[in-house]
Amino acid sequence: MAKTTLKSLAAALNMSVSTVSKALNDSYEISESTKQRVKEFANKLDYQPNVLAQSLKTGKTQTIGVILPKMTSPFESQILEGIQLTASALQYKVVIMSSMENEELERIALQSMVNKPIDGLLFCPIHERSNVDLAKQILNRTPMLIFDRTDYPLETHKVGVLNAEGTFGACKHLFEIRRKKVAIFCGSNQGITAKRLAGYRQAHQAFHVPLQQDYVVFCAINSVEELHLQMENHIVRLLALPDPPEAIIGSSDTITTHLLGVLAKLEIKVPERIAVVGFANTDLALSLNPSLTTIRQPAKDIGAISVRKLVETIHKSDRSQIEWEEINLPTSIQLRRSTIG
Amino acid sequence: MAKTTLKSLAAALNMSVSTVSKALNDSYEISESTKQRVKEFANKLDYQPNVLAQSLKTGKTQTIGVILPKMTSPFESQILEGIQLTASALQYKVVIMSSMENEELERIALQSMVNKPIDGLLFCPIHERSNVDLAKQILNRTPMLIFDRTDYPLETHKVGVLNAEGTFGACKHLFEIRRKKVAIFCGSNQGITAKRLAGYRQAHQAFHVPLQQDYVVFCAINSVEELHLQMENHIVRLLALPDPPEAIIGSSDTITTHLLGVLAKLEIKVPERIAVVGFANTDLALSLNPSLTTIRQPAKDIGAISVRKLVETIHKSDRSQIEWEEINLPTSIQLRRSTIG
DNA sequence: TTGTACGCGTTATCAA
DNA sequence: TTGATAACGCGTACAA
Repeated sequence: MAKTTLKSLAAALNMSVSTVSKALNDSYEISESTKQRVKEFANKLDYQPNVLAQSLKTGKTQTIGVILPKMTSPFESQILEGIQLTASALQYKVVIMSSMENEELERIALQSMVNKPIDGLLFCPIHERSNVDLAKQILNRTPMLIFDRTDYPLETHKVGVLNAEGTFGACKHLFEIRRKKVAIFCGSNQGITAKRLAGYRQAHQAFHVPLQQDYVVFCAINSVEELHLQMENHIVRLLALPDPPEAIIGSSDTITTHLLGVLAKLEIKVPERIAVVGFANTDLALSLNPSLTTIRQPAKDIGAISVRKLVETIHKSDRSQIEWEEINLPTSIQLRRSTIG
Repeated sequence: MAKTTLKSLAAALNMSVSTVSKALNDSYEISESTKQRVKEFANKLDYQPNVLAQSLKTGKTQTIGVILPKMTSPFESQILEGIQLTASALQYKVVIMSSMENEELERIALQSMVNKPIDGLLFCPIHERSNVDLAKQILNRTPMLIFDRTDYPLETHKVGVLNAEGTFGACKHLFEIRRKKVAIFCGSNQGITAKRLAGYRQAHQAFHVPLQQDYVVFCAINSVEELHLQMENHIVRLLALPDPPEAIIGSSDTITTHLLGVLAKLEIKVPERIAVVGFANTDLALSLNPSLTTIRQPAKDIGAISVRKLVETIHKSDRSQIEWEEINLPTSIQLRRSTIG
């Protein structure tokens, strides 16, 4: 059977195409009676408008693109879910692309989004200098919003979290339970890490706790094995210090969870010898042994708000007049046994 | 500035639209010299064909839809990543919708996919009877493939895992390390659970280990709190049996991880008192304390193969002649300290 | 080798 | 209140 189109409907109803179109779109120019007749008939034939043709005509696709570094970590996938649910609610489809933390793949993803039928783009860059020129070009053609890694030189809306505040809170908590010697394990050297580190420093200043440079540790996350090895070396080194730390903050999901694994392997008692608190967005934190004190990021909200802001921008006719906002959401801290025994 | 289109190019080059179109598409009818000229000019003006118009014309959108129950679990998000990467490699875009394990949302997602510009659909139903009629309708219009939850009455390609084999292997391992009394904790009562349970039974038969009905436990996963409570009760009950189990198999990601949490809370030594092995697709298994013996599903492969099979189907002109395959991938088992100390 | 003309399925303008 | 017609941007059979 041939597909029912406006044309076939019109033919069958002995009306013109435009009449049918208007009737289905509830135009004020059409009489109630014909509207009724057309709609019923269309329904019976299960008429589905061709979205492609509609978009071609109207210039709107009701689709937003999403580019993010990966989607297998809890944090990222929660963001994605937030994006998806909110977009659905607003009648938008979501096209995703993953850059896999790879600059070249990110370039391809961006390129492929340019000439794709999307009304707007949500972009989480892999770092603050990756593909900036290309992104700027795209911004000229399409509304765009930066999320999570907001340290990106693009004049547009941005949605992320209060990173410094997160580590500040973690330090505060540790200081309060009398753990003044706090190390911090950082991952790849991004803007986010810098901010979390800043929070760590601010807390030390605010609570008059001396800062020890030795306690700030960077690990490269190339492979799980290498990460474990690096961490192991660092921990051994730290514990051999004359003044070993009594607590460690993990500055990212990945760092934190692997940190616990390494500590377990070295049979270092948590929290007796070392308390641990870290950024982590997984329910699994509760099931860890010991259960993990976490700094949780409002991932779903990041996704939801990003979509809303983007759609808002899409609907604004005159984009040159928009005042770009940077929205930073608060983190929250869950106290569990890895710090409070 | 106006967008460059075929028309604007043609005007600027003093050629007809069709010539330009053919030149850009490397038609044999066009001379090398003009091709060159056109392409260079198009490049200079950064011409991007309007995908919408192309699709409208050709009937192909280079887009596949994906509907899955949720995307925040490691297993699902790994599948999604596999889908996305393979689709990208094959020049397909990916539109996602999440049904959130909710039949009504699934219906909406399916509905919205019908009249959307997609060339094919990857579908993971929430259970074996949800929205079957609607799915059948869609299958009539669009190539479709069922993944993961393949127990779904639709005649089409299906891609999943050898579920029975997974639990069979787990039992075998436990039996080999002399743990003959093995309980199994199951989640919601789906086809997959049934198969995993079947593998459990088969293993008992194959290795002549008597089956104890008491050892088969079902938990409802409504909320984390409730799940924990249920599990706690079951574990207490099991340990009070005259013949308490020496090992527990977790039949899903969620079940397994929470199981460990509850055991930790009850201060039951793993693996000394109870060995634990479970389905789990997270690297975190390594960081758990004790590190967790897991049955791992090839999530990325499921995604990749699903896409390939679907695209294959899309390219076949005569879909009535296709022999539908059910592809079931093997699981693998990672031995760690939760069983082997 | 190039150009003309039409159609894909809509919406929108304007005339009837 | 309805209908003819043009356009959106592209591909393609056919004519030149």
